Amino acid sequence: MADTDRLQRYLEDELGECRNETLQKRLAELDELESVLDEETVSHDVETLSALGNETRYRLVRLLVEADEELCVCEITPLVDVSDSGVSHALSRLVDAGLVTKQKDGRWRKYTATPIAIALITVLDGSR
Amino acid sequence: MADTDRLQRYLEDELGECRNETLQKRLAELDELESVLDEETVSHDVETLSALGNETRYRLVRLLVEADEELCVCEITPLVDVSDSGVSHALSRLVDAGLVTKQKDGRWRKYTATPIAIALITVLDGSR
DNA sequence: GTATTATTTGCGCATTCTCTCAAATAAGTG
DNA sequence: CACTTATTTGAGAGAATGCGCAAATAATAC
Repeated sequence: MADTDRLQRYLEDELGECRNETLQKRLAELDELESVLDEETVSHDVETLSALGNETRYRLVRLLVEADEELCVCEITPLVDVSDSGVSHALSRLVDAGLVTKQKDGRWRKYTATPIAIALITVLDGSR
Repeated sequence: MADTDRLQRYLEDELGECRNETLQKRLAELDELESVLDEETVSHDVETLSALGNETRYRLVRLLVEADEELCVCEITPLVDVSDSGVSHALSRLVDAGLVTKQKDGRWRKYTATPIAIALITVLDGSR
């Protein structure tokens, strides 16, 4: 209820009057905002964003987006400053997040950026 | 050079032949990919993405995007499951990342989602 | 079969992150 | 002025993350 008290004071301040009706209405509006967010969506999006929100993984995705074609692990590794193992860990996480896909070709493994990855990078580029 | 060896073997495998010219050309192409990425861009984007890539901060941004108007801290706090202090830390990080802006209004503080935040959330929504 | 090579996996450690508490700041009220 | 309230800040505990090493797996070659 402490939160409600503060909110009520805020509404009194903002709206100039203090009717309980107003408070209830605003509380309902705010609850409505909250209810749109289901747990599934949140965890999926956070997974996607946090996967991209790391320098190594971001660089890998950018390389794949710019390449505009699949790249072999052996082509990617020389371009970033982490070990083979580090690159593998990173790519694996990106696959889980749906930001890249993996193809097998004999003993080689190739990775490609997904549409979501492309869209996110595009938005970021567009905001500059 | 070990990386180059592996890459050379890959190109031999893929292209069926092993001319040094091909290797040099591919190395140049890959370097070109890498060179597009300047340090400034990388750190800026990673900052943005990692700020959003946390459940608390993601929820705050989503609330502001959905609200489609500024919200007072006192309206936001009841909607997420962290302390006032936690919300403040989170909002502050989001401001630094350029995902929300802050306005003062007497003793109240109000936050608004920025166009970048809206664009990123929109892309994520669109990918479902 | 063994040997070599490409990539992945498990583990551990060092670093970074997130959140809470308590104190500080800032604004408004009396 | 002191007092209350809204929000922020700093510090620290605990959790989560990133990455390298070494071993494992998988594919090819001999």
